[in-house]
Amino acid sequence: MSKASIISDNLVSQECGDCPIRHRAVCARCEQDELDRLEEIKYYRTFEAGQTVIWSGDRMDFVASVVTGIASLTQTMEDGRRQMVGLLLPSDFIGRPGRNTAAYDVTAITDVVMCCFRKKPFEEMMLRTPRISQRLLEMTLDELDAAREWMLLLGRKTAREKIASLIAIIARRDAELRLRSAGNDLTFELPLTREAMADYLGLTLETVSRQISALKRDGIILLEGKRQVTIPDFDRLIEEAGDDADGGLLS
Amino acid sequence: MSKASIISDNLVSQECGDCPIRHRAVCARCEQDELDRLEEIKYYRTFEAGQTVIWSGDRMDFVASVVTGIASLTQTMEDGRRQMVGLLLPSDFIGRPGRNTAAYDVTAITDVVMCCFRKKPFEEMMLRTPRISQRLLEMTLDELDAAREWMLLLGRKTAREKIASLIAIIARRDAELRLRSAGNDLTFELPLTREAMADYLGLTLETVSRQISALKRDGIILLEGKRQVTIPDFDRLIEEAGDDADGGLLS
DNA sequence: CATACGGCTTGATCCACATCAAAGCTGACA
DNA sequence: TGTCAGCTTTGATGTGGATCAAGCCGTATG
Repeated sequence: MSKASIISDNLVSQECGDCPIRHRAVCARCEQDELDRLEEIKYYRTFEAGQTVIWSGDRMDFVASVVTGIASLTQTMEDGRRQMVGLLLPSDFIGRPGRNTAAYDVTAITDVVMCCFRKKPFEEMMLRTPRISQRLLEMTLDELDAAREWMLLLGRKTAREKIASLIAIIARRDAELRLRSAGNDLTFELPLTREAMADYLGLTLETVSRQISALKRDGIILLEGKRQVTIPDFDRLIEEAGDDADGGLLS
Repeated sequence: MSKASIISDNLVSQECGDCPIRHRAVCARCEQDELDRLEEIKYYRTFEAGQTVIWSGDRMDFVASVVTGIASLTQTMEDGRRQMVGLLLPSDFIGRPGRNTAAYDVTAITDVVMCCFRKKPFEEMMLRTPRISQRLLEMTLDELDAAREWMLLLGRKTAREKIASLIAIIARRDAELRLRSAGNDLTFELPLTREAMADYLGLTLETVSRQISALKRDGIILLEGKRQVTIPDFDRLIEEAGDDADGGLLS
Protein backbone atom coordinates (compact mmCIF):
# COMPACT_ATOMS: atom_id res chain seq x y z
CA MET A 1 0.00 0.00 0.00
CA SER A 2 1.41 3.38 -0.96
CA LYS A 3 1.79 6.26 1.44
CA ALA A 4 -0.67 8.11 -0.73
CA SER A 5 -3.51 5.72 -0.23
CA ILE A 6 -2.71 5.36 3.44
CA ILE A 7 -3.15 9.05 3.99
CA SER A 8 -6.31 9.38 2.02
CA ASP A 9 -7.81 6.20 3.43
CA ASN A 10 -7.03 7.42 6.84
CA LEU A 11 -8.87 10.66 6.49
CA VAL A 12 -11.72 9.43 4.42
CA SER A 13 -12.60 5.99 5.56
CA GLN A 14 -15.84 6.01 7.52
CA GLU A 15 -15.42 2.78 9.32
CA CYS A 16 -12.32 3.50 11.26
CA GLY A 17 -13.14 5.91 14.01
CA ASP A 18 -11.34 9.12 14.66
CA CYS A 19 -7.89 7.98 15.61
CA PRO A 20 -5.25 7.49 12.94
CA ILE A 21 -3.13 5.09 14.88
CA ARG A 22 -6.13 2.88 15.09
CA HIS A 23 -6.47 2.96 11.37
CA ARG A 24 -2.90 2.97 10.20
CA ALA A 25 -1.24 0.69 12.62
CA VAL A 26 -3.97 -1.66 13.51
CA CYS A 27 -7.46 -1.22 12.27
CA ALA A 28 -7.60 -2.87 8.91
CA ARG A 29 -6.16 -6.12 10.08
CA CYS A 30 -6.70 -6.36 13.79
CA GLU A 31 -9.19 -8.14 15.94
CA GLN A 32 -11.74 -6.28 17.96
CA ASP A 33 -10.10 -7.06 21.27
CA GLU A 34 -6.82 -5.64 20.04
CA LEU A 35 -8.60 -2.45 19.09
CA ASP A 36 -10.30 -2.32 22.44
CA ARG A 37 -6.98 -2.58 24.22
CA LEU A 38 -5.65 0.36 22.24
CA GLU A 39 -8.77 2.36 23.04
CA GLU A 40 -8.12 1.90 26.72
CA ILE A 41 -4.72 3.53 26.71
CA LYS A 42 -5.24 6.36 24.29
CA TYR A 43 -5.93 10.01 25.05
CA TYR A 44 -5.97 13.26 23.10
CA ARG A 45 -3.94 16.44 23.33
CA THR A 46 -4.33 19.65 21.38
CA PHE A 47 -1.73 22.29 20.55
CA GLU A 48 -2.07 25.77 19.15
CA ALA A 49 -0.19 26.90 16.07
CA GLY A 50 3.35 27.81 17.06
CA GLN A 51 3.26 25.88 20.30
CA THR A 52 6.06 23.46 21.05
CA VAL A 53 4.93 19.89 21.53
CA ILE A 54 8.23 18.73 22.97
CA TRP A 55 11.84 19.88 23.03
CA SER A 56 14.73 17.78 21.87
CA GLY A 57 16.23 16.01 24.85
CA ASP A 58 13.09 16.20 26.97
CA ARG A 59 11.73 13.14 28.61
CA MET A 60 9.03 11.68 26.40
CA ASP A 61 6.75 9.18 28.03
CA PHE A 62 4.27 8.84 25.21
CA VAL A 63 4.04 8.04 21.55
CA ALA A 64 1.49 9.80 19.40
CA SER A 65 -0.11 10.14 16.04
CA VAL A 66 -1.29 13.34 14.38
CA VAL A 67 -5.06 13.48 13.99
CA THR A 68 -5.45 16.93 12.44
CA GLY A 69 -3.05 19.77 11.67
CA ILE A 70 0.62 19.91 10.77
CA ALA A 71 3.67 19.74 13.00
CA SER A 72 7.39 19.86 12.30
CA LEU A 73 10.46 17.98 13.47
CA THR A 74 13.42 20.33 13.74
CA GLN A 75 17.08 20.07 14.65
CA THR A 76 19.03 23.08 15.89
CA MET A 77 22.76 23.73 16.19
CA GLU A 78 24.18 25.72 19.11
CA ASP A 79 24.66 28.78 16.97
CA GLY A 80 21.03 28.74 15.94
CA ARG A 81 21.19 27.20 12.50
CA ARG A 82 18.07 25.12 12.04
CA GLN A 83 17.03 22.30 9.79
CA MET A 84 13.58 20.82 9.63
CA VAL A 85 13.93 17.08 9.25
CA GLY A 86 10.32 16.09 8.90
CA LEU A 87 6.79 17.31 8.45
CA LEU A 88 4.14 15.51 10.47
CA LEU A 89 0.84 15.25 8.65
CA PRO A 90 -2.36 13.65 9.81
CA SER A 91 -1.72 9.96 10.49
CA ASP A 92 2.03 10.42 10.96
CA PHE A 93 3.57 8.95 14.04
CA ILE A 94 6.06 10.34 16.57
CA GLY A 95 8.04 8.81 19.34
CA ARG A 96 9.86 5.57 19.25
CA PRO A 97 9.56 2.43 21.22
CA GLY A 98 12.66 1.85 23.27
CA ARG A 99 13.72 5.45 23.71
CA ASN A 100 12.56 7.84 26.35
CA THR A 101 13.87 11.22 25.31
CA ALA A 102 12.85 13.20 22.25
CA ALA A 103 15.48 13.43 19.52
CA TYR A 104 14.06 16.55 17.85
CA ASP A 105 12.04 19.64 18.62
CA VAL A 106 8.44 19.02 17.68
CA THR A 107 6.43 22.16 16.95
CA ALA A 108 2.81 22.66 15.92
CA ILE A 109 2.74 24.58 12.65
CA THR A 110 -1.03 24.82 12.53
CA ASP A 111 -3.39 23.92 15.36
CA VAL A 112 -2.84 20.25 16.00
CA VAL A 113 -4.75 17.42 17.61
CA MET A 114 -2.73 14.41 18.60
CA CYS A 115 -3.77 10.99 19.69
CA CYS A 116 -1.36 9.85 22.40
CA PHE A 117 -0.55 6.59 24.10
CA ARG A 118 1.51 6.30 27.24
CA LYS A 119 4.71 4.63 26.18
CA LYS A 120 4.80 1.80 28.68
CA PRO A 121 1.41 0.30 27.88
CA PHE A 122 1.94 0.95 24.19
CA GLU A 123 5.16 -1.03 24.25
CA GLU A 124 3.45 -3.84 26.08
CA MET A 125 0.76 -3.79 23.43
CA MET A 126 3.42 -4.04 20.74
CA LEU A 127 4.82 -7.18 22.29
CA ARG A 128 1.41 -8.78 22.45
CA THR A 129 0.26 -7.57 19.05
CA PRO A 130 2.80 -8.26 16.31
CA ARG A 131 0.72 -6.46 13.73
CA ILE A 132 1.45 -3.19 15.42
CA SER A 133 5.19 -3.49 15.03
CA GLN A 134 4.75 -4.75 11.51
CA ARG A 135 2.63 -1.73 10.71
CA LEU A 136 5.07 0.63 12.39
CA LEU A 137 7.87 -0.95 10.39
CA GLU A 138 6.07 -0.17 7.13
CA MET A 139 5.46 3.40 8.24
CA THR A 140 9.06 3.86 9.33
CA LEU A 141 10.37 2.52 6.04
CA ASP A 142 8.17 5.04 4.22
CA GLU A 143 9.62 7.81 6.35
CA LEU A 144 13.13 6.60 5.68
CA ASP A 145 12.48 6.74 1.94
CA ALA A 146 11.11 10.25 2.31
CA ALA A 147 14.16 11.31 4.33
CA ARG A 148 16.49 9.95 1.66
CA GLU A 149 14.57 11.70 -1.05
CA TRP A 150 15.02 14.85 0.97
CA MET A 151 18.77 14.24 1.23
CA LEU A 152 19.00 14.42 -2.56
CA LEU A 153 17.09 17.69 -2.48
CA LEU A 154 19.26 19.19 0.27
CA GLY A 155 22.54 18.03 -1.17
CA ARG A 156 22.12 18.56 -4.89
CA LYS A 157 19.15 20.65 -5.93
CA THR A 158 19.22 24.38 -6.73
CA ALA A 159 17.07 26.83 -4.80
CA ARG A 160 14.57 26.96 -7.63
CA GLU A 161 14.35 23.19 -7.80
CA LYS A 162 13.94 22.97 -4.04
CA ILE A 163 11.00 25.35 -4.04
CA ALA A 164 9.39 23.61 -7.01
CA SER A 165 9.84 20.25 -5.28
CA LEU A 166 8.25 21.46 -2.08
CA ILE A 167 5.28 22.98 -3.87
CA ALA A 168 4.84 19.80 -5.89
CA ILE A 169 4.85 17.70 -2.75
CA ILE A 170 2.32 19.90 -1.00
CA ALA A 171 0.16 19.98 -4.12
CA ARG A 172 0.25 16.23 -4.43
CA ARG A 173 -0.66 15.70 -0.82
CA ASP A 174 -3.43 18.22 -1.09
CA ALA A 175 -4.83 16.53 -4.18
CA GLU A 176 -4.76 13.22 -2.35
CA LEU A 177 -6.53 14.59 0.66
CA ARG A 178 -9.26 15.97 -1.51
CA LEU A 179 -9.41 12.81 -3.56
CA ARG A 180 -8.89 14.62 -6.77
CA SER A 181 -7.20 12.89 -9.56
CA ALA A 182 -3.74 14.32 -10.02
CA GLY A 183 -4.97 16.49 -12.84
CA ASN A 184 -4.23 20.06 -13.76
CA ASP A 185 -5.24 23.36 -12.24
CA LEU A 186 -4.66 22.56 -8.62
CA THR A 187 -5.32 25.28 -6.08
CA PHE A 188 -4.39 25.07 -2.43
CA GLU A 189 -3.08 26.97 0.56
CA LEU A 190 0.59 26.81 1.57
CA PRO A 191 0.58 25.69 5.19
CA LEU A 192 4.09 26.97 5.86
CA THR A 193 5.57 30.42 6.39
CA ARG A 194 8.49 31.43 4.20
CA GLU A 195 10.73 30.88 7.18
CA ALA A 196 9.44 27.35 7.77
CA MET A 197 9.97 26.57 4.10
CA ALA A 198 13.51 27.88 4.39
CA ASP A 199 14.12 25.65 7.41
CA TYR A 200 12.84 22.68 5.51
CA LEU A 201 14.76 23.38 2.30
CA GLY A 202 18.08 24.44 3.75
CA LEU A 203 17.75 28.00 2.40
CA THR A 204 17.22 31.49 3.83
CA LEU A 205 13.77 32.98 3.89
CA GLU A 206 14.85 35.69 1.45
CA THR A 207 15.89 33.12 -1.12
CA VAL A 208 12.60 31.29 -0.66
CA SER A 209 10.70 34.51 -1.25
CA ARG A 210 12.74 35.39 -4.33
CA GLN A 211 12.36 31.96 -5.90
CA ILE A 212 8.64 31.92 -5.30
CA SER A 213 8.45 35.31 -6.99
CA ALA A 214 10.50 33.94 -9.87
CA LEU A 215 8.27 30.89 -10.33
CA LYS A 216 5.28 33.21 -10.30
CA ARG A 217 6.89 35.57 -12.83
CA ASP A 218 7.61 32.59 -15.10
CA GLY A 219 4.04 31.35 -14.89
CA ILE A 220 4.92 28.07 -13.21
CA ILE A 221 2.67 28.97 -10.29
CA LEU A 222 -0.05 31.58 -9.76
CA LEU A 223 -0.33 33.37 -6.43
CA GLU A 224 -3.47 34.72 -4.79
CA GLY A 225 -2.23 36.67 -1.78
CA LYS A 226 0.87 35.29 -0.11
CA ARG A 227 -0.23 31.75 0.47
CA GLN A 228 -2.81 30.56 -2.01
CA VAL A 229 -1.18 28.78 -4.93
CA THR A 230 -2.59 27.58 -8.24
CA ILE A 231 -0.63 25.28 -10.50
CA PRO A 232 -1.67 25.72 -14.11
CA ASP A 233 0.51 22.89 -15.43
CA PHE A 234 1.64 20.26 -13.00
CA ASP A 235 4.05 18.61 -15.43
CA ARG A 236 5.88 21.87 -15.92
CA LEU A 237 6.26 22.23 -12.17
CA ILE A 238 7.66 18.71 -11.93
CA GLU A 239 10.13 19.58 -14.64
CA GLU A 240 11.29 22.57 -12.60
CA ALA A 241 11.66 20.31 -9.58
CA GLY A 242 14.17 18.14 -11.42
CA ASP A 243 12.48 14.96 -10.24
CA ASP A 244 12.97 11.88 -12.33
CA ALA A 245 10.52 9.59 -10.66
CA ASP A 246 7.55 9.89 -8.39
CA GLY A 247 8.65 13.12 -6.85
CA GLY A 248 9.06 11.56 -3.49
CA LEU A 249 6.86 10.95 -0.55
CA LEU A 250 6.16 13.45 2.12
CA SER A 251 7.46 12.56 5.52
CA MET B 1 20.86 -0.59 22.86
CA SER B 2 22.86 1.93 20.88
CA LYS B 3 23.84 1.49 17.27
CA ALA B 4 27.41 1.53 18.43
CA SER B 5 27.15 -1.51 20.60
CA ILE B 6 25.10 -3.33 18.01
CA ILE B 7 27.83 -2.96 15.46
CA SER B 8 30.64 -3.95 17.72
CA ASP B 9 28.68 -6.81 19.25
CA ASN B 10 27.94 -8.01 15.82
CA LEU B 11 31.50 -8.14 14.70
CA VAL B 12 33.05 -9.31 17.90
CA SER B 13 30.67 -11.62 19.59
CA GLN B 14 31.86 -15.20 19.37
CA GLU B 15 28.58 -16.89 19.92
CA CYS B 16 26.64 -15.57 17.00
CA GLY B 17 27.97 -17.16 13.84
CA ASP B 18 28.99 -15.29 10.77
CA CYS B 19 25.77 -13.77 9.60
CA PRO B 20 24.72 -10.36 10.84
CA ILE B 21 21.05 -10.81 10.23
CA ARG B 22 21.17 -13.75 12.52
CA HIS B 23 22.66 -11.66 15.22
CA ARG B 24 21.03 -8.33 14.73
CA ALA B 25 17.55 -9.30 13.82
CA VAL B 26 17.15 -12.46 15.74
CA CYS B 27 19.97 -14.07 17.54
CA ALA B 28 20.02 -12.58 20.96
CA ARG B 29 16.40 -13.20 21.65
CA CYS B 30 15.22 -15.97 19.39
CA GLU B 31 14.66 -19.62 19.86
CA GLN B 32 16.82 -22.19 18.16
CA ASP B 33 14.13 -23.28 15.74
CA GLU B 34 13.67 -19.72 14.58
CA LEU B 35 17.37 -19.46 13.91
CA ASP B 36 17.31 -22.75 12.06
CA ARG B 37 14.55 -21.50 9.79
CA LEU B 38 16.61 -18.45 8.90
CA GLU B 39 19.63 -20.64 8.20
CA GLU B 40 17.62 -22.61 5.68
CA ILE B 41 16.85 -19.69 3.42
CA LYS B 42 20.07 -17.76 3.55
CA TYR B 43 22.87 -17.68 0.99
CA TYR B 44 25.97 -15.57 0.39
CA ARG B 45 27.03 -13.30 -2.45
CA THR B 46 30.29 -11.45 -2.93
CA PHE B 47 31.00 -8.28 -4.86
CA GLU B 48 34.23 -6.63 -5.89
CA ALA B 49 35.02 -3.03 -5.06
CA GLY B 50 33.28 -0.77 -7.55
CA GLN B 51 30.79 -3.41 -8.64
CA THR B 52 27.12 -2.52 -8.66
CA VAL B 53 25.00 -4.70 -6.43
CA ILE B 54 21.72 -3.50 -7.87
CA TRP B 55 20.43 -0.57 -9.89
CA SER B 56 17.61 1.66 -8.78
CA GLY B 57 14.40 0.41 -10.33
CA ASP B 58 15.64 -3.14 -10.85
CA ARG B 59 13.62 -6.03 -9.65
CA MET B 60 14.87 -7.09 -6.24
CA ASP B 61 13.79 -10.49 -5.05
CA PHE B 62 15.97 -10.68 -1.99
CA VAL B 63 16.81 -8.83 1.18
CA ALA B 64 20.32 -8.85 2.52
CA SER B 65 22.70 -7.85 5.23
CA VAL B 66 26.30 -6.76 4.85
CA VAL B 67 28.75 -9.24 6.39
CA THR B 68 32.04 -7.56 5.48
CA GLY B 69 32.99 -4.50 3.45
CA ILE B 70 31.26 -1.23 2.70
CA ALA B 71 28.58 -0.42 0.16
CA SER B 72 26.74 2.76 -0.71
CA LEU B 73 23.15 3.74 -1.46
CA THR B 74 23.05 6.43 -4.12
CA GLN B 75 20.40 8.48 -5.89
CA THR B 76 21.04 10.03 -9.29
CA MET B 77 19.22 12.76 -11.20
CA GLU B 78 18.82 12.57 -14.99
CA ASP B 79 21.53 15.16 -15.51
CA GLY B 80 23.98 13.12 -13.49
CA ARG B 81 23.95 14.90 -10.16
CA ARG B 82 24.44 12.28 -7.49
CA GLN B 83 23.76 12.06 -3.78
CA MET B 84 24.75 9.21 -1.57
CA VAL B 85 21.93 8.59 0.87
CA GLY B 86 23.44 5.89 3.00
CA LEU B 87 26.56 3.93 3.77
CA LEU B 88 26.07 0.24 4.39
CA LEU B 89 28.44 -1.13 6.97
CA PRO B 90 28.76 -4.66 8.26
CA SER B 91 25.44 -5.68 9.83
CA ASP B 92 23.40 -3.09 7.92
CA PHE B 93 20.35 -4.29 6.11
CA ILE B 94 19.04 -3.61 2.60
CA GLY B 95 15.79 -4.30 0.87
CA ARG B 96 12.37 -3.86 2.26
CA PRO B 97 9.55 -6.22 2.90
CA GLY B 98 6.60 -5.37 0.71
CA ARG B 99 8.50 -3.80 -2.16
CA ASN B 100 10.00 -5.59 -5.11
CA THR B 101 12.09 -3.00 -6.90
CA ALA B 102 15.21 -1.29 -5.58
CA ALA B 103 14.79 2.38 -4.71
CA TYR B 104 18.49 3.27 -4.95
CA ASP B 105 21.66 2.22 -6.69
CA VAL B 106 23.65 -0.03 -4.39
CA THR B 107 27.38 -0.14 -5.09
CA ALA B 108 30.21 -1.99 -3.41
CA ILE B 109 32.80 0.53 -2.25
CA THR B 110 35.22 -2.08 -0.98
CA ASP B 111 34.97 -5.80 -1.62
CA VAL B 112 31.72 -6.88 -0.01
CA VAL B 113 30.20 -10.09 1.27
CA MET B 114 26.45 -10.11 1.71
CA CYS B 115 24.17 -12.53 3.40
CA CYS B 116 20.98 -12.74 1.36
CA PHE B 117 17.52 -14.16 1.89
CA ARG B 118 15.02 -14.68 -0.87
CA LYS B 119 12.29 -12.17 -0.25
CA LYS B 120 9.29 -14.46 -0.29
CA PRO B 121 10.45 -16.90 2.39
CA PHE B 122 11.89 -14.05 4.41
CA GLU B 123 8.54 -12.32 4.45
CA GLU B 124 6.84 -15.51 5.48
CA MET B 125 9.38 -15.83 8.27
CA MET B 126 8.55 -12.33 9.40
CA LEU B 127 4.90 -13.18 9.73
CA ARG B 128 5.67 -16.25 11.78
CA THR B 129 8.41 -14.64 13.84
CA PRO B 130 7.36 -11.29 15.34
CA ARG B 131 10.78 -10.68 16.80
CA ILE B 132 12.19 -10.24 13.33
CA SER B 133 9.91 -7.37 12.47
CA GLN B 134 10.46 -5.89 15.91
CA ARG B 135 14.20 -6.06 15.37
CA LEU B 136 13.92 -4.63 11.88
CA LEU B 137 11.82 -1.81 13.29
CA GLU B 138 14.58 -0.91 15.74
CA MET B 139 17.17 -1.00 12.98
CA THR B 140 15.03 1.09 10.66
CA LEU B 141 14.44 3.69 13.35
CA ASP B 142 18.19 3.93 13.84
CA GLU B 143 18.65 4.48 10.15
CA LEU B 144 15.95 7.12 10.15
CA ASP B 145 17.74 8.98 12.93
CA ALA B 146 20.98 8.78 10.98
CA ALA B 147 19.28 10.07 7.84
CA ARG B 148 17.83 13.02 9.75
CA GLU B 149 21.20 13.81 11.27
CA TRP B 150 22.53 13.81 7.74
CA MET B 151 19.80 16.21 6.63
CA LEU B 152 21.11 18.76 9.12
CA LEU B 153 24.59 18.29 7.72
CA LEU B 154 23.47 18.61 4.10
CA GLY B 155 21.19 21.56 4.70
CA ARG B 156 23.11 23.70 7.14
CA LYS B 157 26.76 22.79 7.63
CA THR B 158 29.70 24.42 5.87
CA ALA B 159 32.09 22.38 3.73
CA ARG B 160 34.64 22.34 6.53
CA GLU B 161 32.07 21.17 9.05
CA LYS B 162 30.84 18.50 6.66
CA ILE B 163 34.32 17.06 6.23
CA ALA B 164 35.02 17.19 9.94
CA SER B 165 31.70 15.46 10.65
CA LEU B 166 32.42 12.68 8.19
CA ILE B 167 35.89 12.08 9.54
CA ALA B 168 34.55 12.05 13.08
CA ILE B 169 31.92 9.49 12.15
CA ILE B 170 34.41 7.23 10.42
CA ALA B 171 36.81 7.59 13.31
CA ARG B 172 34.14 6.72 15.82
CA ARG B 173 33.04 3.67 13.90
CA ASP B 174 36.62 2.57 13.52
CA ALA B 175 37.27 2.95 17.21
CA GLU B 176 34.17 0.91 17.96
CA LEU B 177 35.18 -1.84 15.62
CA ARG B 178 38.56 -2.07 17.25
CA LEU B 179 37.06 -1.85 20.71
CA ARG B 180 39.20 1.05 21.67
CA SER B 181 37.89 3.52 24.13
CA ALA B 182 37.08 6.76 22.35
CA GLY B 183 40.37 8.21 23.45
CA ASN B 184 42.89 10.36 21.64
CA ASP B 185 45.33 9.66 18.86
CA LEU B 186 43.12 7.63 16.60
CA THR B 187 44.60 6.39 13.34
CA PHE B 188 42.64 4.76 10.58
CA GLU B 189 42.21 4.43 6.84
CA LEU B 190 39.58 6.45 4.94
CA PRO B 191 37.52 3.86 3.09
CA LEU B 192 36.13 6.39 0.61
CA THR B 193 37.62 8.17 -2.39
CA ARG B 194 37.39 11.96 -2.48
CA GLU B 195 34.65 11.59 -5.03
CA ALA B 196 32.60 9.26 -2.83
CA MET B 197 33.00 11.67 0.08
CA ALA B 198 31.77 14.45 -2.17
CA ASP B 199 28.74 12.39 -3.16
CA TYR B 200 27.98 11.74 0.45
CA LEU B 201 28.48 15.31 1.64
CA GLY B 202 26.78 17.17 -1.18
CA LEU B 203 30.05 18.81 -2.31
CA THR B 204 32.41 18.57 -5.28
CA LEU B 205 35.54 16.48 -5.05
CA GLU B 206 37.69 19.60 -5.39
CA THR B 207 36.09 21.13 -2.33
CA VAL B 208 36.55 17.90 -0.39
CA SER B 209 40.22 17.87 -1.30
CA ARG B 210 40.71 21.52 -0.36
CA GLN B 211 38.97 21.17 2.99
CA ILE B 212 40.94 18.08 3.88
CA SER B 213 44.10 19.99 3.06
CA ALA B 214 42.89 22.85 5.23
CA LEU B 215 42.14 20.60 8.21
CA LYS B 216 45.59 19.10 7.77
CA ARG B 217 47.23 22.54 7.56
CA ASP B 218 45.41 23.56 10.76
CA GLY B 219 46.56 20.46 12.59
CA ILE B 220 43.06 19.07 13.13
CA ILE B 221 44.06 15.91 11.31
CA LEU B 222 47.36 14.38 10.25
CA LEU B 223 47.69 12.66 6.89
CA GLU B 224 49.94 9.78 5.96
CA GLY B 225 49.60 9.43 2.21
CA LYS B 226 46.19 10.21 0.79
CA ARG B 227 44.06 8.01 2.94
CA GLN B 228 45.55 7.32 6.34
CA VAL B 229 44.32 9.76 8.95
CA THR B 230 45.41 10.40 12.51
CA ILE B 231 43.36 12.53 14.85
CA PRO B 232 45.54 14.13 17.52
CA ASP B 233 42.66 15.70 19.43
CA PHE B 234 39.22 14.24 18.93
CA ASP B 235 37.43 17.00 20.84
CA ARG B 236 38.89 19.59 18.54
CA LEU B 237 37.64 17.68 15.53
CA ILE B 238 34.17 17.50 17.04
CA GLU B 239 34.28 21.23 17.56
CA GLU B 240 35.07 21.72 13.90
CA ALA B 241 32.16 19.46 13.02
CA GLY B 242 29.74 21.78 14.75
CA ASP B 243 28.01 18.90 16.49
CA ASP B 244 26.22 19.64 19.69
CA ALA B 245 25.38 16.16 20.78
CA ASP B 246 26.51 12.66 19.99
CA GLY B 247 27.72 13.51 16.54
CA GLY B 248 25.22 11.31 14.90
CA LEU B 249 25.00 7.72 13.99
CA LEU B 250 26.29 6.33 10.78
CA SER B 251 23.70 4.92 8.47
C1' DC C 1 60.96 2.20 -21.10
C1' DA C 2 57.18 5.12 -22.50
C1' DT C 3 52.44 5.74 -21.95
C1' DA C 4 48.12 5.93 -19.96
C1' DC C 5 44.92 6.23 -16.35
C1' DG C 6 42.62 6.84 -11.89
C1' DG C 7 42.88 9.32 -7.86
C1' DC C 8 44.27 13.57 -5.94
C1' DT C 9 45.83 18.52 -5.40
C1' DT C 10 46.01 23.29 -6.40
C1' DG C 11 45.06 27.69 -8.79
C1' DA C 12 41.98 31.11 -11.19
C1' DT C 13 37.57 32.57 -11.96
C1' DC C 14 32.55 32.64 -11.58
C1' DC C 15 28.05 32.64 -9.70
C1' DA C 16 24.19 31.14 -6.69
C1' DC C 17 22.86 32.01 -2.57
C1' DA C 18 23.72 34.36 2.00
C1' DT C 19 23.80 38.55 4.32
C1' DC C 20 22.55 43.15 5.38
C1' DA C 21 19.19 46.63 4.86
C1' DA C 22 14.86 48.88 3.92
C1' DA C 23 10.22 49.03 3.17
C1' DG C 24 5.34 47.06 2.04
C1' DC C 25 1.25 44.52 3.56
C1' DT C 26 -2.20 42.74 6.71
C1' DG C 27 -4.55 41.91 10.70
C1' DA C 28 -4.90 42.64 15.71
C1' DC C 29 -5.56 45.53 19.21
C1' DA C 30 -5.80 50.09 21.91
C1' DT D 1 -8.08 55.75 13.74
C1' DG D 2 -3.33 54.79 14.71
C1' DT D 3 0.25 51.77 15.42
C1' DC D 4 2.40 47.73 16.10
C1' DA D 5 4.08 43.12 15.14
C1' DG D 6 4.53 39.36 12.13
C1' DC D 7 5.15 38.10 7.65
C1' DT D 8 6.82 39.14 3.17
C1' DT D 9 9.16 41.36 -0.68
C1' DT D 10 12.91 43.58 -2.87
C1' DG D 11 17.50 45.69 -3.48
C1' DA D 12 22.61 45.98 -2.80
C1' DT D 13 26.56 43.66 -1.72
C1' DG D 14 29.55 39.82 -0.16
C1' DT D 15 31.30 35.13 -0.23
C1' DG D 16 31.60 30.01 -0.05
C1' DG D 17 31.80 26.62 -2.92
C1' DA D 18 31.26 25.31 -7.98
C1' DT D 19 33.49 25.24 -12.24
C1' DC D 20 37.22 25.18 -15.38
C1' DA D 21 41.90 24.02 -15.97
C1' DA D 22 46.48 22.26 -15.17
C1' DG D 23 49.52 19.27 -13.20
C1' DC D 24 51.19 15.55 -9.70
C1' DC D 25 51.67 10.80 -8.10
C1' DG D 26 51.44 5.82 -8.14
C1' DT D 27 50.49 1.94 -10.59
C1' DA D 28 49.10 -0.80 -14.43
C1' DT D 29 49.94 -1.88 -19.35
C1' DG D 30 52.00 -2.32 -23.92
